[in-house]
Amino acid sequence: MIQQTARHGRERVHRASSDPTRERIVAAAIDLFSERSFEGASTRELAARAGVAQPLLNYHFRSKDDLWRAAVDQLFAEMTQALDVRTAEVVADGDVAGAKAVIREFICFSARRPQLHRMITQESKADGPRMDYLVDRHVRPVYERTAQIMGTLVKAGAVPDIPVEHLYYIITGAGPTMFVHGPECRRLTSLDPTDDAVIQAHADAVCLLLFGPHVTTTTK
Amino acid sequence: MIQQTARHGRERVHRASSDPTRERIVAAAIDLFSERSFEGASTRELAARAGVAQPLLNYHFRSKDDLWRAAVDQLFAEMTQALDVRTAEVVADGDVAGAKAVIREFICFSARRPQLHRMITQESKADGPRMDYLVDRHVRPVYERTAQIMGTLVKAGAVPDIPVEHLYYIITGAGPTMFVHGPECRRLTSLDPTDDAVIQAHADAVCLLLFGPHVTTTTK
DNA sequence: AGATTGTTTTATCAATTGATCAGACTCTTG
DNA sequence: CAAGAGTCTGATCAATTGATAAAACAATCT
Repeated sequence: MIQQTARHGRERVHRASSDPTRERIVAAAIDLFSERSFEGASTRELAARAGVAQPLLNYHFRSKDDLWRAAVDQLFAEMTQALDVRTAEVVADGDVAGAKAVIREFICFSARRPQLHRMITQESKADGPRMDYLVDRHVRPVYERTAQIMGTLVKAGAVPDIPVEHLYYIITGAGPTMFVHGPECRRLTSLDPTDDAVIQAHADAVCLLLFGPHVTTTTK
Repeated sequence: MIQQTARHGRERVHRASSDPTRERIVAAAIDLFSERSFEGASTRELAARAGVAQPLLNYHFRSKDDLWRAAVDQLFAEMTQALDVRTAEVVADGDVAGAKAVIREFICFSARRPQLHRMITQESKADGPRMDYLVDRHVRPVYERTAQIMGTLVKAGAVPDIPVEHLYYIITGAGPTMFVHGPECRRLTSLDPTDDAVIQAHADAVCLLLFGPHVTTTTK
């Protein structure tokens, strides 16, 4: 029984990751999985959006689930990359200004890539194998680092005294929702959630609520 | 050609709405549609959860879409009923305390019925016939009333000066997200998002951020 | 050139999907 | 009791689903 030459899991880690076709498929998966759900995105539509034939997905990925995981991995890699630079400075603790910057960066990232929060929201509503993967592999580390940052801010008095668990869901809710609901927002309001001015205004608004008016040189 | 006796749209508005079977189907639809997506919930699983045979869904509802709309209608009816009592007093405007109470009630409702926000989030991510129905029929009126209340609060100085569009997405994000992500929250934290103490604590937290520390008898 | 390995497509699979139809089961009403 | 309208179920439909098989295409090396 001759095994077909399907590499399926990147057996050959060539050099770095640069397979343009595979990347186009993952990009299409990110878009489709996030706006339809996992079940709502058919492999044929996935392939059509990537501009390839449908069976090619099963050549590059073991299964539809495998492709979904690749999409999630990609999105979290992007977020980690966007935040790690900032968080590195903060981990030590005490750096309130840095912590603020991280939160602001988080909001801006969620505006640029609402797909990540769309996929998280989809799977966080009910237990299942995909939520296992999402939480165990990706969300919990993010939660723990976020909680640590929140603790720093609360301890420093930079933020109202709210348990970090609630702060986590307040920030992950108040920040990305406008962008996750982008198409709805466009219909409901006159704002364009992809407009940078709107994004900045939203970050300002969330930070104003969290940190209060930005008085830099007022002492009592 | 003899038309089958399927009433499909409640031709016979008997007295009030009290069809136990139909209600059980809608209840099952609310749960399944909200935790899986529209495509992710099969009519067979829907029927199984309602304890009926699958073709019965097409007897009581014209189509799967029709059932979905009935589920959405039901959820919005519940929210309207939960909030209307409060909002009635506020509409006049100026009633800041009343407006606060409405927001608090909104958060508590989203904790009791996270299914509503789960279904909204699912359809707000991309245009389509279901988003048309949701926005045109239900969400826009809610948005407009909410924006009005926000305007009241901002004008009264009870809330930081943030454009109402942003306030809307901050509140609809910060309030329900912990409960929409209920199962995830249970894994991530040690909190039970169905526990009333947790719900109250979350409402407290959101209100603290919005309205500041609750000083009832301090005059400058 | 020919051979080999890796990539992509066309054709097809069984399984599941939403929906329909005809018939069985209730009921009430005559 | 018989009639008939209203409710519900089993059998089945065409269409779509994710996945596989086999063959066509492309590229590199000898």
